[in-house]
Order: sequence, then C-alpha cells, then structure tokens
Amino acid sequence: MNEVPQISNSELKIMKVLWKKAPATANDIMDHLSKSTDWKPTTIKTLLSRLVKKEAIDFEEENRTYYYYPLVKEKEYVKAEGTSFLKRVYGGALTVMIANFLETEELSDEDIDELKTILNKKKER
Amino acid sequence: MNEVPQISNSELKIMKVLWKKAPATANDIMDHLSKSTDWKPTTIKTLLSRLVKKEAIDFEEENRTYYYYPLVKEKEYVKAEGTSFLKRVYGGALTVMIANFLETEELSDEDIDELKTILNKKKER
DNA sequence: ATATATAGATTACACGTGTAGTTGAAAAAA
DNA sequence: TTTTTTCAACTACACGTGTAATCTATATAT
Repeated sequence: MNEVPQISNSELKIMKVLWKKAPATANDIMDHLSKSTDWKPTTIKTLLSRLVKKEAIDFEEENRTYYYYPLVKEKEYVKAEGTSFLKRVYGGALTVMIANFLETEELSDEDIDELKTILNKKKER
Repeated sequence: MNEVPQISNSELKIMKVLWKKAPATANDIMDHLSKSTDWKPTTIKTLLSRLVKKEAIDFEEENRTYYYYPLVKEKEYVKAEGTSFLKRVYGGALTVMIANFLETEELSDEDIDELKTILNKKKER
C-alpha cells in the first residue's frame, strides 16, 4: 500500500472512469466524459500520461493502443482525501467534522436511521 | 454572503491565525506561525497580499502598520470546503461520506453518543 | 505503393501556488 | 541630518494544473 499520489481535479475525473470500468482506452474515456466535459482528445491523453507518470494508473499495449487501468484504488484515494480534508479544515477533529455536516446539511429520516444503525453497530463491537 | 474565494493551503494557515485573533499584524502572525512553519517574514507578507486581493481579508493602517482581519468567516469557509470535498470525492452523496468516515475512523463511545444525540435532534425537528 | 487516419509523444502556455529576494519610503536612532 | 531599521510593494522563479496544438510513427484505405 504505497503512498497515494497527488491527483488533481481533472485527473480525478479520469480516475473515476477507470474505477468504474477498466481497462479502458483513451477513446473509451473520451466517450464517458464527453457528456460532462468538452475536453479535446489530447487533453485526455495528457492527463493519462500524467497519471501514468505519477503511478496512479498503468497500461498495457495491444495493437498500438493503450489499455489503462488504475493502480491506486478508489478506497485508498477516498481514505487519503478524507484524512487530508479532515486535517486541513478541521485540524483532524473527526467528531467536530461529522457533527458539523450533520447539522448543516439536509438529511432524510431514512438517512438518519441508517447512520444511527451504523453508530450502534460501531458501539457494540 | 459573497462567494468564498479559493484559499490555498499556505493561505489557509494565515486565515486560521486571523480567525483565532484579529486584528493582527504581519508580525503577530509571524509569531503565531513560527512554531509550525519556518516561513520568512516576506512569505507571510506575500500571502497576506494575496488574501487581500482575493478579498478574503482586509486591513486598516495605523502608523504605517497594517492590521489585518478576515472578511471570509471560518464557518463560511468550512461550509464551502466541505461542500466542495463532498462533491469532488463523493459525488455529493452526504450519507455515503459520513457512513464511510464512521466506518473507517476511530470513535470513542462518547463520540458515538454525541453524534446520536445530534441525529435524534435532527429527526425531531 | 501512396495517401490518409490514428495513437501516443512532445511541446506549449497561462495561471495559481510556495517561497522568497529586492526596492523604496518612512520612521527611528545616532 | 545622516544612518539604520522597518514596513509594505514589487519582482522572481520553479512547479503543478488546465487545456490544448503539433509532431511522429504506424496502420489502414485507395
């Protein structure tokens, strides 16, 4: 479990596609992202190259085409980002952070029940 | 309630000092931060200037010295960052995010009780 | 066999950021 | 009054990022 490299916002969009479906070619990714961005194909190539360099992804070649797949797992990334956010904004105070989200955001009754269930399970153990 | 400007990591350290105690001079800030960073005074000046430009802070002059104070409130910043993090990493799924934090981080029994209390209050309303 | 399309590699370029050094003007000290 | 200190302003400079355009080599179509 190596360090999770820094992944920029644009790069993250690529990662998300690969986490959903890999291996994928640059064109596959282009298709996925054409709805939400208007990136040119070269932009995607650039981002892919940078991600390879950072060892966030890797690829295998077949007939002059690269099939990319993630090296960094989504779980790892999410964990790392969460920890970093927690530290940067809340100085690491998890409870404060969660309390803050609970208080300032909208939650349905179902959401609330779900979270309570998790809390209960957590306590038992 | 204007938009919260982009505040970088280094700038955030300055903001945190000002949120704790304002108005403050560059030297005051230097003192506060000398324990946790080894920034040169000019670095702090630069960051202060950038924050003024972004209208995250402002200042009043007295005897050729600037007394800085925040324009962006901590609450506003924290809210904005939280929302942005939530969207970027979790696609906006608050419950998923909280559930994830609850599951992967350590929580004391007291923490758990506190959070449950918040949830209960939330539901009543 | 030659022209064209295609994939990846290389180059580009502006803007934000981290981190200062230098300059200029005013205040304080000598 | 001349020197020194002290602010803030201006300049610097490398690196990451967002976003491509161009180049090069191969594959494909004619």
